[in-house]
Amino acid sequence: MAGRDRARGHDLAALRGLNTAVVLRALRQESPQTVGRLTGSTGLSRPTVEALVEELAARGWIAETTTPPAVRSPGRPARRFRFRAEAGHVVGVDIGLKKLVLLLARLDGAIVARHREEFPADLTGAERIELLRTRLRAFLADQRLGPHDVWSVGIGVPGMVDDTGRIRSVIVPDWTDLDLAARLRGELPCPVLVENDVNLATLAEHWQGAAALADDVACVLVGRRISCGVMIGGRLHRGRRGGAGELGILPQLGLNAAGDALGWDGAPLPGESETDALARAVRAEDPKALAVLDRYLAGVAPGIAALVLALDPELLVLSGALAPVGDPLGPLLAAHLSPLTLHVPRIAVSTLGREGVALGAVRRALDEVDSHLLDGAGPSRRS
Amino acid sequence: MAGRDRARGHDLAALRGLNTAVVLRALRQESPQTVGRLTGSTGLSRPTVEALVEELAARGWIAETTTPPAVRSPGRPARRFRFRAEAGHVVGVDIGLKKLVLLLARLDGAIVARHREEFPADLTGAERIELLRTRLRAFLADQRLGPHDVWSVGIGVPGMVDDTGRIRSVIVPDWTDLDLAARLRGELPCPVLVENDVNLATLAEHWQGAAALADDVACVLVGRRISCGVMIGGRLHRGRRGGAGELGILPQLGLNAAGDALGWDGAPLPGESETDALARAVRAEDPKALAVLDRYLAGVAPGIAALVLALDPELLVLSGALAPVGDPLGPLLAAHLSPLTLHVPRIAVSTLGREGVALGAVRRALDEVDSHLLDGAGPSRRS
DNA sequence: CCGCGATACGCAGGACTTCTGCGAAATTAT
DNA sequence: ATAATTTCGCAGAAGTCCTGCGTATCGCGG
Repeated sequence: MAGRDRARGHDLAALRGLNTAVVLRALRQESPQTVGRLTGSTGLSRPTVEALVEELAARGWIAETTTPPAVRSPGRPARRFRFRAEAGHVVGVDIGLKKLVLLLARLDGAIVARHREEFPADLTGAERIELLRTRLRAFLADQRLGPHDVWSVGIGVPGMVDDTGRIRSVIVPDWTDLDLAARLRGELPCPVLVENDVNLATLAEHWQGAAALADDVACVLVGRRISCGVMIGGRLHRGRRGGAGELGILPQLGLNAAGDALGWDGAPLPGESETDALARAVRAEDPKALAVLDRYLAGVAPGIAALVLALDPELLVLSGALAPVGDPLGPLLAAHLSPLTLHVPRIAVSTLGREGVALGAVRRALDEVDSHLLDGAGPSRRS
Repeated sequence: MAGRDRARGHDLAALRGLNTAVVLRALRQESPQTVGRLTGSTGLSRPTVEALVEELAARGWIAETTTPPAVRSPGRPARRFRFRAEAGHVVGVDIGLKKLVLLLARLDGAIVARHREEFPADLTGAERIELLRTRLRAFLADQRLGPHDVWSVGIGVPGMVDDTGRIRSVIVPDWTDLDLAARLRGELPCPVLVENDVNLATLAEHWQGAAALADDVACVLVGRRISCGVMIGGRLHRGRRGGAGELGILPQLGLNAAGDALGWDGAPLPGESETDALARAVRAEDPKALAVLDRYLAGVAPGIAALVLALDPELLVLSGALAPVGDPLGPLLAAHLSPLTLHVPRIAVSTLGREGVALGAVRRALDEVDSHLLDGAGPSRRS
C-alpha cells in the first residue's frame, strides 16, 4: 500500500481465468446449478458459461449430476453441474496442552471425520509432535486417504505465532521458537499453516458461528486464562508478532488475576473441570455459583473494556471454558462493561463447543486452498 | 464476506476499463512517462498502451508534454504523457475547537494553497458552520476555482464520527448528532467526507509521514487529551461507531488523568500553549521539564500499552501537541512501555506539524476521487 | 554534409474471448 | 399424437490484445 506496488495489465487469458474462477465460486456456493442459473448469477452469456463449465468439468473441478431434479418442469431438462467437493480434502488440527482434535473436511467444508483425545499435560515437545504425526497418519489411513488427497492442513496451537508460522510463546513446553509446519512437511506434501488457537476460534465463529454476519469481531476466550482474537473487515488481524489481543499481560487490567481467583469449589463430576462444574451450577441457577461468575466477570471487565475501546467491534463473541454457561453470560458481562465503555457492543456466546478451534483450522486450510484455486492443473478424477 | 456477495463475470469492455485504469494509475504514480516505459510497467503491449493513452488524452485525464526530456538519447524521441494533476482539485479541512485549516490540493496531492486561522473557542455550533462556509468560499474564490473544480472535500473534526458521517461526540458545542456533510452540500456539489481528526492524522502519517512504510499503525495524539487512530492492513479502522482507539475513557488506564496532571509552569512565550512551552523546555534540555514529561509519559503508558497489546502494531506514531519534543519522545515512552507489553513496537514521532489533520483530510478526499476514477466522462479540458 | 545505428511510431494481420441470434432437441402437458 | 416450453449447440459478428514489419526521427561519426 505504500505506493511501490505497480498494477499490471490484463490480457484475454487473464479475463478467461477470472471468469472461470467466477463460475467455479458460484458453483461452490450453490450446487447443483443449471447453466441458465449460472448465467443469471454471473452475468455472463450462456455460450460463455457453457464453455467454462465444459472446461471446469474436464479439469475435474465440477461434474454433471445424473440425479433428476427435485421439481419437474416442462421443457428440455437442463444439465446440472455441481462442485466436486470430494475432489480434495483439508485437515483441521487443534493441539493444546492436553488435548488433540482432528477434523477432516471436504472442499465445501463438510466435516467427514473427527478424532478427539486427551493426553497427559507433561509430554515433552518432541513427544507431542510425534503424537500428532502418528495420529494424523492413522486418521488419514482410516479414511483411505493418501498424502496427495490432502490439499492443506491448518493447525491451532496455544500462544503467539508469528507471521512465518513460528511459535513465539512459552505455553507448551519445548515448543518456543518451533516451526511446527516444517516438522510436518515430511509427513504431507501440502501447505501446513500454524496459527494461534484463539485466532482460529474467531475464524470459526465468523464462518459458522455467532459472528456469521459481522465483519469486525473480537472473540474472547473466557476461562482460567484470557486471550482474544481480532477480526477486522472480515479478515483476521494477527499483529506484527502475532500478538494482537494479548491483553492478559497488562496488570492494570487484572485479566489473569481474575482467572486465578475464580475459586469455585462446588463438587465436580468425574472428569469435569472446575470451569465445567461452575457452568453447570450456573445453569442450575445456583445463587452462589452465579455470584462467583459475576465476581469473575467484574474482574475481567476492564480488560475486555480496553479491547472494546481500542477496536469498537461490531460484535463480541464469548468462547472458551465458560461458554457452556450460555445466554446469561452476555447480560452479566454487559452490566460490568457498561460503565467502562462508550458503547457496549452486541455480545454473543459461542455455540461451537469444543471443536471451535479445529473448525477454524479447517477454515484456515480452506482459505489457503481458495487462494490458490485454479492455479494448478486441477484435481484428479479418481473418486 | 458472509458469502452472500456473488461475484459477477467480466466482459471485454470491463477488461478494457481495467487496463485503462491501470495505465492511468501508472501515469499518476510517475509523470511524465513514455509509451515504452508504460509498456514495461503495465505488462501490456505497445499498441494497446498507445490506444489507451490516446483515449485517456481525449478524455482529458492525461496530456502530452512538449518540453524536451532531461537526458537526450539517440533515436526518434518518444512521446511523453503526464497525468493532468491540474484537471481537478480537492480540499482538506481541519476544524477544531478554536482553529481552522484549509488545504487545496491537486489530483496528485500537491498542495497549491493553504489557510490557517484561530477563532474564539466559545463560538456556537451554527457560527462555526457559518465560519467554515464563508472561509471555504473565499478560499476557493482566491484561487479562481468554481464549485465544479473541486471534486471532493475531506473534513476532520474532533471526536467520534459514525459511518454515516454523523458526529457522535460532545466535544464541539452544539455539534452532537450533526451531519456536517449535509450542511455543506449546498455549498459544493461534490462528495463531502467528515472524519475523526485523529483518524485523518493517521492517514496523513501513512501517506507522507512517519508511517509511510508500515501498514499496521497506531497513531497516538499525545497532549492534554489522548486519542488514537488505528490503521490495519493499510486501511483505516473506524470501528462500529467510529470509536476505535478511544481508550481515554477507561479510568484504569489513567490516560486523561495524566493529561490533567501535566503541570508544567515554565514561563510561556506570548501566544504559546502549555504543551508548546514544555516541548521547548525539553528541547533546551531543562531537567525539570524532562522530569515533567517523563512523569506524564509514565502516566499514559498503561493506556498505550493496552492499545499495543490489543493491536500489536508494526509502528506507533506519536503526534499532537507534544510532538515538537521530537526524537527523545520515543525512547522515553519505550522505557515505560517495556515492562507492560510483550514487545515494544517501533516508535516514531510525527513531523507533519500542525497541518497533519488537514493533510489527512486531503488524502481522504483523494481516496474518494480514486474510488470513482474513470467513472464519469472525464475532466473538462479548460486548463 | 551525409550515412549509419538506434529508438519510437503506426499499421496490418492473426488469435482469442465474449455476445447475439436462430434452429434443433428433449421433455411435460393436453 | 400434438402443442408448448425450455434448453442445447452452432454460426456469425464485434471487440480486445498480441506479434511483426516497414517507416520516421534523432544522435554520432566520417
